[in-house]
Amino acid sequence: MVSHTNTDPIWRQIASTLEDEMDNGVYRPGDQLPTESTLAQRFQVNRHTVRRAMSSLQELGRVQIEQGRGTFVQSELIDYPIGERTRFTQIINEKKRLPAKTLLRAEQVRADPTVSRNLGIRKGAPVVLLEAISVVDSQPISVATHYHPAKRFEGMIAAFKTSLSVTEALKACGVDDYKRFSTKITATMPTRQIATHLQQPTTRPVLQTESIDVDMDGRAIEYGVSYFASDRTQLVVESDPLENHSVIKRPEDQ
Amino acid sequence: MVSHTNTDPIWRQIASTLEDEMDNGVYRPGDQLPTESTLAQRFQVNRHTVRRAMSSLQELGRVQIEQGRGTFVQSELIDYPIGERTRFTQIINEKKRLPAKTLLRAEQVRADPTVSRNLGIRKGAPVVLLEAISVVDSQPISVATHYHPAKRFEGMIAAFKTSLSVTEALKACGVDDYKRFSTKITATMPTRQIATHLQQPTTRPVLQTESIDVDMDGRAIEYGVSYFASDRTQLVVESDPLENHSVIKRPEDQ
DNA sequence: TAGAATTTGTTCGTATGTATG
DNA sequence: CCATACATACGAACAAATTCT
Repeated sequence: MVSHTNTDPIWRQIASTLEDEMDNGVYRPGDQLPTESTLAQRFQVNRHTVRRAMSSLQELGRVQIEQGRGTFVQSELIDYPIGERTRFTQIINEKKRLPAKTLLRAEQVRADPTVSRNLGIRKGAPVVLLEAISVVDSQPISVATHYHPAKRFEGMIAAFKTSLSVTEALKACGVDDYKRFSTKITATMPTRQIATHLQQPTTRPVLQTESIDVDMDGRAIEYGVSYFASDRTQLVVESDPLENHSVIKRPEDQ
Repeated sequence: MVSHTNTDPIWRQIASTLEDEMDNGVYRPGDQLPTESTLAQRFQVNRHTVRRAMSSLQELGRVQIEQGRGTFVQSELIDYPIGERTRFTQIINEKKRLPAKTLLRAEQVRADPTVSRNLGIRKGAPVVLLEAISVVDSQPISVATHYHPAKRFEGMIAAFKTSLSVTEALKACGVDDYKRFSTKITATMPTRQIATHLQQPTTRPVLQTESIDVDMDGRAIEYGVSYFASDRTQLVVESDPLENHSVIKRPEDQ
């Protein structure tokens, strides 16, 4: 129960109480919380006080408030590992969840300065552009644009359309294996279009990653820009001692 | 001035002109550009035409457009590498920039469930809490809270107060070397307090990282939660730290 | 705290030039 | 030469977000 003698404001006490209950499984991810009026009755406070608490929980990303529908406990974060072997379908399968992709665009375009720099090809050179939404358990988690040098990956469009997998499409073009060279991560607010694709409000931030994949000879085969729904995704960087020592030279480890 | 006889469309000429001016210091990183109306007057075109140019500059990552506020030159992003050896002072020094820290809190507290789980100690066990702002060239980059098991790191508070460096303070406690075990990355909106510390508006997202550091025997020695100003910082995960790759989408860094 | 002023965002409509078939 | 499609450019009005008084 809330206390008026406590130094904490009442709305904060309510927020903490609800947070505890979410932590302890009273309310589970995806559940609808009781209505504001119900909670107001329970805590013996005005509905405005409950609203203040809810608002703070939303800021913390713990709940999602939807006008006319209700308030819902934020669904659990999906860990998305970033490392040398970053492959969507495989990652999600290993978590025993259901991966899927929705193709948005697949066409050949000319490399703008950014793409040309990251793929190490000349400006205006033809590149294959693939844009797709990554879905886990029917929830969109990211929307990504991939660029591949068209000279080497002319068949990508057809291959991706049939397999809906970058890894498979690359294999069809003769790339048996590849690895992530670098990943740059920033946080931005989504455009309306991206928010729509991710089925999230424009008021929640997204994680933007820019990545470069290379083949085993070190040649760039893909440059990609992805936007992750940060409410549902968490990027994870883990060090793997085995891989580091056997594959990568790290002077500081010697 | 723009030319109607030029083969390039007017909006592209305007974008190029503004890009040149940003490159030449007419507008510096963080500056507010003239309003769309002002630029429309200057170039003697309709506001739509200026907007088309602005939109292209935003796609290139050169400006940030904020409804109701204005358009601002993108400040230079500091690459912050995430890897086995993630050490603030060293990282910034290597970039020939000036690192600094501001201590906010240094005290001994009891481990809450999250801290105890991540440090692998029992709930309520004493831990050393350090909260500090990381500053580069007098601009705040991140605000971080570090937790260390008090049993082993009693001297951390005093050591950190004198050195203002986690690495140095750990060394004073007998840890000669350590490495990053894992880093989890999400994007959130900052609380007012964090926004104040980072000197940024509450409307711009922050990158939140949760990290665990271990000593060379694999025992957890630190659990940390950091908030990075995403407008000034870009987290970078590279598979080969030797190879220095050009920054993506930030032409000014070439 | 309420409202005015400022600035970007959106949606109409209109007109013109260019490439294609 | 014509029809169509598309990109470019201008004008006006209003919506939405922010800042300032």
